[in-house]
Amino acid sequence: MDIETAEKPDLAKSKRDRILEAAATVFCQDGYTGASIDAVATKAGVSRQTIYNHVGDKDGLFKEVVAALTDKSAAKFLLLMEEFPDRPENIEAELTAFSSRFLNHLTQDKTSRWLLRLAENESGRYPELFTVWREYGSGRKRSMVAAHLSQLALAGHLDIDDPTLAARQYLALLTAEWRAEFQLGRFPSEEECAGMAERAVKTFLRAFGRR
Amino acid sequence: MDIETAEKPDLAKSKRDRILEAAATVFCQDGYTGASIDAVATKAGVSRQTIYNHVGDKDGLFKEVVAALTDKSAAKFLLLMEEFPDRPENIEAELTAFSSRFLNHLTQDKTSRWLLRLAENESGRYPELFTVWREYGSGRKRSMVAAHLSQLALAGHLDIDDPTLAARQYLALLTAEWRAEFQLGRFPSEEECAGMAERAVKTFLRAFGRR
DNA sequence: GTCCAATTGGACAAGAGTGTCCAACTTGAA
DNA sequence: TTCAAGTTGGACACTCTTGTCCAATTGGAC
Repeated sequence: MDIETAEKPDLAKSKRDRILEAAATVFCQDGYTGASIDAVATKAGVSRQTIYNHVGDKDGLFKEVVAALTDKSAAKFLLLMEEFPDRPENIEAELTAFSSRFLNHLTQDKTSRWLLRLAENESGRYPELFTVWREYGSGRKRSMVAAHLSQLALAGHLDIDDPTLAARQYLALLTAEWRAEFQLGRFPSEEECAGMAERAVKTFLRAFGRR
Repeated sequence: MDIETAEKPDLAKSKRDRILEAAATVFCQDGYTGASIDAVATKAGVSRQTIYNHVGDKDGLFKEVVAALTDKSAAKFLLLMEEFPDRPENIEAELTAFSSRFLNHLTQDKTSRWLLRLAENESGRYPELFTVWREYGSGRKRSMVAAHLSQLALAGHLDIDDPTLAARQYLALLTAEWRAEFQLGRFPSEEECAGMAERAVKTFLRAFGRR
């Protein structure tokens, strides 16, 4: 439809991977309806027929993409979560550092970004797929944060009644500015993420810091 | 494409209004690409040609819809904002009440909901349109909240350094739970909105209430 | 070298959508 | 009544997409 920008068939990977990767890009860029199999095929450097051989269907392609991205994204977040400060000496500094990494990860990890936008745009079409993602991704994140916050509260670092609510509010504060930028198509720099994290944590600790 | 549910040509209104209204529904339901002029026409109870006579183009139709909804939504929010508590006796109670009305409005006003979803899904396609909306809608909201918060701070009800940031965080806290529900396609009841408002305001005041 | 599976590219039918044209029809005002 | 503007519905050309079929080609395993 418009000028092709930088074809990158990436011959190292398997065809299947290339297909799923290209499909992720195209679905996120154009939405489910706007995405065409042809576009995916050329972007993946693969014939259209091959796509049908692998995934059978546009529907199948879409579902496989979401499933693959969900797994990938969840795995990365699991790793990230291990860095949550459990025995902080300076809770503000350490929580800020973690939060900054969190935002940076959100910004830089294509997978997360793609999935986020996909979920925003396409959740109406495949509610099942995205409720799974929500519970498995967003919800899982929240409950992990809640667990860590509980621990901090127990250790006397925080003053929290309802850890799940606190987790939700922590994430809301943290991603408030980020979301606005992201929706405008901008990707905040590392410094900007650090600033957002600092402001969010400051407010969070004013609310939930030890009295 | 599927079964038509409840046709309502609404013969009282002008054709133009009926077209814009139907278009809003269809665009929000199916996205820009998924929406068909035919669907709009039948939903509006109007011939396809009439649509072309009025707005010329699918693009034109879309832009007119967004412009109309933006105006409508902004006007309603202006009214709502006047209810912000400026001389509170019990700040928690009054801010909670306002916040609850805010969420209810978001939930019940079709226009706001449509616009929100439209912006989420279609901002990539027409960045200009939605930056306008963002500055005029979401940004305007934030700056109005910021002004009110400043006033409350000046009067000694709140302890705020950066009113714009506080406004953003207030809105983030307030809409955190609401967004999750909305994205799942659920519309929170009045009681649920009240609960969300209460929890958000409680945290907000823990952070920014008078020390 | 042979075989087999994956892949390719091109052709194809079917469907849906856009935007145009136009002749026929309403409808209100002069 | 007559006129003009708006409206209608149907036909049309055009494009794009999906999904299928198939014959030809490739490339690795044996």
